[in-house]
Amino acid sequence: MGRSPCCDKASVKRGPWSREEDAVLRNFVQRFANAGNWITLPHKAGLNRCGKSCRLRWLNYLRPALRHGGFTEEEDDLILSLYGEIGSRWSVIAAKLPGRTDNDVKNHWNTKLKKRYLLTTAPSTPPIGDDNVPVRANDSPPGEDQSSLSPLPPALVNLDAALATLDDGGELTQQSEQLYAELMGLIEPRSASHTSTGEVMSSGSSSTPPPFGTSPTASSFGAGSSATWPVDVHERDTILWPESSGNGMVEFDDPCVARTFSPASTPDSFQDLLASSYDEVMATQALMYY
DNA sequence: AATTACGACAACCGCCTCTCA
DNA sequence: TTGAGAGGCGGTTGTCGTAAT
Repeated sequence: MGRSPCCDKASVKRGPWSREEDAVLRNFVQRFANAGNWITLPHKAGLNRCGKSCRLRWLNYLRPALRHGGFTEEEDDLILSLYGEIGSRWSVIAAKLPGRTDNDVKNHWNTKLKKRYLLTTAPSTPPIGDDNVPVRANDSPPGEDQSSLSPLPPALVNLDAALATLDDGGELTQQSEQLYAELMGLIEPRSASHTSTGEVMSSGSSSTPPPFGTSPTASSFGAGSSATWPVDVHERDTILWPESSGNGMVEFDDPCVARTFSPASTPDSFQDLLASSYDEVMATQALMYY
């Protein structure tokens, strides 16, 4: 009895992610935004990881526009205030903090704010627990403001991935390349419109397979019940999925991402893709440092 | 220099909810 | 209506770096 595990824990790798795995996951998610779900992703990407682990890694670490550490006083105050109101609804609290994940907020709370909270809060006023306030993640306002996400140039987001993959020549990358080639023959052009916020406006039938994961979590994007996500596109990445053209063309105004998705510039191999991305990353970086 | 304690955070676990056939 | 599959979420554990002894 009981539910079946999402993966065979004995045969999948666990523990810290390597740069190579990060690179494979990041490029796969960014490339095959709507090609399946998290459970099948590891197989398709050539990653020997649990699908849930892939999802968590992407959401908490690899997603663009994330900020790690360095919580400001304002953020601390907001967390303390919200905790007093709704308790440990980390996803809801994180939704109020642009670029923060629920895991980040939770860790920050456990290591720093918890003590501060206990010192400043009288014992007679315990935090409102889960049973007291029926607040759910989906209760956050739909279409919550995402414009305040601190934008990180996609080129820079891809930098370490490109660097990590370019000099590895590892087996994992080769495997991923092979699977990528297989996948290219498996994916049909989608008919869907993506908004600039990454939301997908499906125009297909309801039988369209769900994309990787659902919304990136209510946590940092307040996507609510938006059933689609996967590529975390912040507003500077204009994504177009023209339904009329029918050629599957995807356009971005970021050169690096555009290269990644545009069939017109389909590289000969996964390595070529990363190499070309790397060139543009370096060029972008050079401009930024001037 | 070696050992211990502690903080920070990444990752895992397992239950719950949602979706869809 | 129901059950299986998949994602969401909060709690917990593991790991690593660093300060203290």
